Amino acid sequence: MQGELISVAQRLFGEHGYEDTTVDAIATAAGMSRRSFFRYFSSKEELVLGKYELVGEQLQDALQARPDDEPLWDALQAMFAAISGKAVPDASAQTVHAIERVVEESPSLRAGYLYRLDVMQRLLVAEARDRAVRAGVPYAEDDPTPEALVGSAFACMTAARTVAASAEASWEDTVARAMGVIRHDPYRNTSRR
Amino acid sequence: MQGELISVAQRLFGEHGYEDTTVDAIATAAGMSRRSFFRYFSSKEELVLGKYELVGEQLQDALQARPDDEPLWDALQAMFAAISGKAVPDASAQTVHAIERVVEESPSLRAGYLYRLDVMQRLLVAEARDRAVRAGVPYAEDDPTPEALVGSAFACMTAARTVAASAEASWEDTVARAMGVIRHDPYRNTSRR
DNA sequence: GCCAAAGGTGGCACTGTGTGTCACGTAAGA
DNA sequence: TCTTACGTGACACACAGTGCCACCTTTGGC
Repeated sequence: MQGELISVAQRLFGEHGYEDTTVDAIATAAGMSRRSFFRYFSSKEELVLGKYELVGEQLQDALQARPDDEPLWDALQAMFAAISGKAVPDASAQTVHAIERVVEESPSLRAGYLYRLDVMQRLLVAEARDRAVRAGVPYAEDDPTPEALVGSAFACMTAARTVAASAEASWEDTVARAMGVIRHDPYRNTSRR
Repeated sequence: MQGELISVAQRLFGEHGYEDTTVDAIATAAGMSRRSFFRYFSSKEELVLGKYELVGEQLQDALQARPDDEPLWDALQAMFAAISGKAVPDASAQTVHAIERVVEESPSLRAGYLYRLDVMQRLLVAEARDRAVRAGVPYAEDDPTPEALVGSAFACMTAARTVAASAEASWEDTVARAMGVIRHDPYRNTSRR
């Protein structure tokens, strides 16, 4: 039923855009009442972005799977590589692309997407701190390192996703390239090394 | 009048929280109608986050003020250092702190804040690309470098702001420390170098 | 001093999202 | 067969945001 609603909604979003498609229109098109729609999704945004909720846990699992003594940056790169094209767990590449187009189109959806990324990052920062402790580093509350590295890794991943759209390289290579920018040459001016 | 509304609103937000404070309550407390409120602010969110709009332009100016041949990472660090505690242009440190607490409390505000940060970053990515061109680098659309570096710089700045709350060090030093994590040791596991 | 144009304001009606509540029907289980 | 539980539709409601109009005050020309 949820999948039915999603596919109906995606079609309507494609025709009229996200903002101009009312919940009423989606529910009616799917043959149910507005009230029932909200029993399947807590909000219109949730219908589009709900699948991203799972990604956070997957990333956390992927990071936990890396050895504690592996450098954090390497572990984060492996983590991103592990969930192929990242986005949504099941969903086809086409579906993912459709979702991305809708998100790109609407500021409020974009905001919700960024919020979910932010939640993931907080999860992973906590995990990164735990790793450090397990590796024997004394806990320092005012150390910006975990947050800086996790946040930077996400920034590189996002940059990788931007260029991955029109790239023929594999996701692993694309991520490695983006994260390599930081890895090899943080000083770099795009002109000279 | 806008300032009046903001201070009234901040008081109410402190008492009942952002979500549970209706526009009606703010307007009434400020002695005007709901309709008039929306003539001063296009939305309730805008009342809280509106001041951030200016920051993007300030950052762009600050980056443009740096020489084209300066390494991008250095230029970004100088840019962040230039706008002291970052946040809002005028506003006192107390006001900024009050705003941050409210934003932290509400997911929808947090989402709006992240969206505004994202818009700033896009502005700066474009500026970084221009710098590169001015410095004589051939334009490569699929180069993730500008987005990766700008995004990482923002991640470090955010990490700096997190620890800056309880730090006695200057903002410049705190930013330098957070950005130095990337600068010196992207490989770093928080345990060993 | 008088009148007209302009701008700020309140009131009202309306759309759309999201929630609480209740009543109905149907299917599963005793 | 009775009943319990669940999915559903149908309200009513709160709140954000918009469009429209009528009013009033201020400003400026005559």
